[in-house]
Amino acid sequence: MDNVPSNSLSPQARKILAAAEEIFAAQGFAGARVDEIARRAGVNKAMLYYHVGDKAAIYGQVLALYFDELSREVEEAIADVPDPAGRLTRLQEAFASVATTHPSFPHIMLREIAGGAASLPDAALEGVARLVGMTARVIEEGRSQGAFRRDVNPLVTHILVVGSVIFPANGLRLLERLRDAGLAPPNADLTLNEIVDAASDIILNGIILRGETS
Amino acid sequence: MDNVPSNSLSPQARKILAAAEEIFAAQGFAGARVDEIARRAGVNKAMLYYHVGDKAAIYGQVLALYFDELSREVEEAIADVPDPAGRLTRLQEAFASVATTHPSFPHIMLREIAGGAASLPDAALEGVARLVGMTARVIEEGRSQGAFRRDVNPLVTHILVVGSVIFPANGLRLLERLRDAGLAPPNADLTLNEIVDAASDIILNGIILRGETS
DNA sequence: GTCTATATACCGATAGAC
DNA sequence: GTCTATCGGTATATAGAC
Repeated sequence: MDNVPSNSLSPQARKILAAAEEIFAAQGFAGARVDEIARRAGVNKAMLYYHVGDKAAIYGQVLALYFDELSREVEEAIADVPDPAGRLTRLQEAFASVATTHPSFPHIMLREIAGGAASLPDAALEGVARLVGMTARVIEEGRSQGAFRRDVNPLVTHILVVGSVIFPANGLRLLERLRDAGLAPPNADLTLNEIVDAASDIILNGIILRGETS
Repeated sequence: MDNVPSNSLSPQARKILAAAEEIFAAQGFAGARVDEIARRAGVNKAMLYYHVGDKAAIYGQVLALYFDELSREVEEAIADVPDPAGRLTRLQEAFASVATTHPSFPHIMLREIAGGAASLPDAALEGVARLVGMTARVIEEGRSQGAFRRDVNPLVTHILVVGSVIFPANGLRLLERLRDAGLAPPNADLTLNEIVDAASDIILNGIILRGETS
């Protein structure tokens, strides 16, 4: 369970982890089959064990890679943005960006949350804490500068911000099934970005402090 | 896969489904073990198959029961409430109430969403559509009465409202792990109701139309 | 309706040859 | 480093006695 930065990985390991990512997202940890991961990666099963370890080790490495990238992206995104509302928007955009670049991430993360984070490796737990801390800091600054309502809770805001990316990213396929069955509501042909933007707008509108303009 | 209203169930079946509910919530469909369901229900495994069918059939019945109750509760909750903001609040409260009465529901539902609703039975799909329709109607009324912003999308609102119950309900255990590791943010000792109320407040504040009162 | 015993299949992991 | 063959364990589901 060491830190495994992506640049220290062999091409073999990289291929295996990429395959594993998709299988874990589609089937969950319990539902994933090691044989299927090996087959999709185009490597022999024995070689899979040789290069990246057993099922749990593979899972841990996939998650570690996600959180490495996520922290990096978010930190970059909010640097040099002075006003709190802009920072919060950028933070959510960075999150949405990683979710788009790695479509499996929201699925795996939502399954993990649903499972009570029971199989979340410690390294990933620290990644979560780092992200929560970033949101919390933005909220605190916004409150003390008078940009945000003073009664907004940083953790609640983080949950809303992150949830409004992860939740719709997963719900799109449910929405598609509704559409196929002719059961979708009107105005439901939205892309993920449109949903995230709309949700982001509502949340930001809900926490900013107003008194002068409108 | 018939509709199985709860009052037509034998006591045996009821016990088995109650046990299955907890196991599915904790382990997921793939992770759940039929032996464990039988053991927890206190019945023989052969009897389990005799009374409620195989694993997939049990899962479908559990979900069907949830959506029966959910539709009933929500419909009752929003009846006789005239103003849109009140109706939306009551709708979310009813949802939170069912999530509290049946703690396994948010876990199972979130796993289902994470899995792309692939194994969601058709009956449950109709239940989802009914719920989305209820939220959409409340939003539409609020918009046409001038209570809500005219640019809020009904589906996005539904996702936010439902998500802000299901997501925190699942995230509490992740929060607990953060706390145990000393990684939780300040002011993080919140109950589910407090989180849902705070989130609900932000969302409602984000969609109501203002012009006169501050 | 109830239970024991078991068929059947699958899956994670590795031994051992090359 | 690579692959085949397989072990050992476990899971779903049912047959068949009562």
